[in-house]
Amino acid sequence: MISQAMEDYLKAIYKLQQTIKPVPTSALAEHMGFSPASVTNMCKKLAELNLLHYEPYQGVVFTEAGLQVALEIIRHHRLIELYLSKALNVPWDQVHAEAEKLEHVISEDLEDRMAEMLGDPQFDPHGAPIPSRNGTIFRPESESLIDMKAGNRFVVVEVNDDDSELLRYLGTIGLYPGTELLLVERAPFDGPLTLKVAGKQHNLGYQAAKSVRVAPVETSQEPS
Amino acid sequence: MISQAMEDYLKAIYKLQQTIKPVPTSALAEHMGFSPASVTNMCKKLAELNLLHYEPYQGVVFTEAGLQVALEIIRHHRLIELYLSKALNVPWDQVHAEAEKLEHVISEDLEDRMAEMLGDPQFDPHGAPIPSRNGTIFRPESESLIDMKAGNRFVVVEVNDDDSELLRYLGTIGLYPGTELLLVERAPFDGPLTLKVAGKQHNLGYQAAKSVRVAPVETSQEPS
DNA sequence: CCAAAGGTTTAGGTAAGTCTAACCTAGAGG
DNA sequence: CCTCTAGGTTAGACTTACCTAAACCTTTGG
Repeated sequence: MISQAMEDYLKAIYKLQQTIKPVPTSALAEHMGFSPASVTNMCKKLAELNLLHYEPYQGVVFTEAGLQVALEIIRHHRLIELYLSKALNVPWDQVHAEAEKLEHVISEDLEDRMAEMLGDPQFDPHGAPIPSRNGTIFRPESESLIDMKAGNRFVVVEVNDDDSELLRYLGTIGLYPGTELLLVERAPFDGPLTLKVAGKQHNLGYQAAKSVRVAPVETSQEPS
Repeated sequence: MISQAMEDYLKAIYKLQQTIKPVPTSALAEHMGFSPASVTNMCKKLAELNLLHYEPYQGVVFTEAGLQVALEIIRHHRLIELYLSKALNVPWDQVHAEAEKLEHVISEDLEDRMAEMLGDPQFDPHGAPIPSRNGTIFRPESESLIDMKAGNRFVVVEVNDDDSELLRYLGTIGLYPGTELLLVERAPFDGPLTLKVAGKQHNLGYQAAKSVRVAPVETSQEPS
């Protein structure tokens, strides 16, 4: 009933609707690399199945059912990523590609077993939150490193999982979720950022910095 | 290049060619539940790809390349079965269905990691041999329980993995690969067989007995 | 109120895998 | 050795699932 292509659309819609609601079909088309016509087509199908509310010229919004399906797939994806990383030592820059394929064929039973084995984890290896079995998800506050001011300390909360080259680089400088960093300085305009991680300085390109989400570190821990 | 459907054909051909060579297209059609026309069609495609030698009206035989592909898929399938069984405690009557889906999407890298984690195992949970990475396979001598005479002792070598109801029953009576049994008696014609397993007697239907492959137990261990 | 940006419709294409129905072939029995 | 039939093949068409290009329609903002 729900094809793999449909699942990919729902995942993309989930991602986009965190920024824009309703999601314009053009944004979807761009994100997925399909023509706008294809996207309109598929959106109508998904609306038929009551997974989306589709208003011509306005874009799409999830129905409750659609949101649940999307979260289920995302749960698959992120649990698989974490499982591969922890149980089979797959490097964190490879788990995304593997999970892309596995998420569509894994059974709920298998997923439950993996979740149990991992102790019902909250986050995947890139810091993205794993939706719970009943479809709730909690995303911690974070901001893109690109918007931060030099001279402050941050913790890495989450990084983009789909650029494996970037992940490999971040790995070499030790920039994982939970890692602390100091934003030393920012070159003007779209220039690179200079970071200090574990005592060593590194440069991070402007584009790369967009993919790193951080939270400010509390330097003093006095409560109010 | 090689689609999932093709992989399924190659698997089926591998199974059948253990009994008949060359494999008649009609046998394949019956085994897979497709029309003879569809099978002829696909066999021609696979021959195009140099995976099969196809002689019209005679049937198909693997090329070396085709055999390697078939063994690779079978290795995927059986390693996955064993992995699910050992690492995630999936019951042995369910692993086949899961493996059917996963075998088509798993990467070589992941497979290697699973194999390593399992210590390069020789057999899957049903006793079927796992082809080695370089495509060699060793199947121990065994005969179907259906052909054995009453009054003798046997070890279970292998059982069919695709009948999950049967597997569940065999599980309840403790009949796994490696288990010893005594064939107490056989009802005439196509009647059930009476077995003694771990001191308890059980009946096994005629059809079920076909799926159980055994080897005779050496009662005396004096060498010649 | 109108233009252009954005979105939709229509019509059409491709690819993979399947089937039906008509036809051919091999080989066994008369 | 010929013929009949079971088995196998061919041709053609269908389905499903997805995609596109190009023409057309709508919305929105100046």
